[in-house]
Amino acid sequence: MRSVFYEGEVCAVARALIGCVVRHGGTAGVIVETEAYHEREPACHAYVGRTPRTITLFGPPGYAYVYRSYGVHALLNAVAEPEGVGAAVLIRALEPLEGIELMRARRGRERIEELCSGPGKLTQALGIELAHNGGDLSRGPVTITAAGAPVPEITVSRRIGITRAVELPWRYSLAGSRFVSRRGSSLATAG
DNA sequence: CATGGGATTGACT
DNA sequence: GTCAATCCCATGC
Repeated sequence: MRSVFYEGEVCAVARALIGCVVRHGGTAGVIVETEAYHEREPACHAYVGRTPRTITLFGPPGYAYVYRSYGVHALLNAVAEPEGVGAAVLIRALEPLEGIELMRARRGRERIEELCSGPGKLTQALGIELAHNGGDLSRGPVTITAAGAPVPEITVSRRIGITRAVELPWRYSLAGSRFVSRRGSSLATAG
């Protein structure tokens, strides 16, 4: 995918990523849930400005921002908006597509709905780690490629698990998918 | 250098 | 519904 795709407004990128395919280490899945984060709102790591942690967010779009959450999980984001603007799309859930047995082994779970239905789950299933921070998503090892399917119906809701800017409706999910994470508040259908 | 807080998950009540 | 695990890093002294 050409990085120009990621240069647009981060919410548009978050919406457009639904249906795209994430690949790594013999596994792949279709994105069914994303969230947008932007430097102008306090839930975004880039809100504090450029630090060693956030420098990737201010870099060119189309690169991976991977960080450790709660000391336990690695979370995958796609950097968006032009270089110099801190913004990214959190990849929150996938529908497993390839390498499902490998995902089961990595996750220690059998049910296909439990393999990638959360931001920490999908990185474990795909073997994505902090070392992938800063990687080019068009070249790998972690890649995101465009969807072949028509534009999907998307549900919009508020972001999950944050304590600031909780009112922003910046969470996008594939309508009706059974592979989205289930920890959020009720979904409000839109666009 | 010490401290505090998570863009979560899974086990348990 | 409640809660601990666990570590990176931003902040403050």
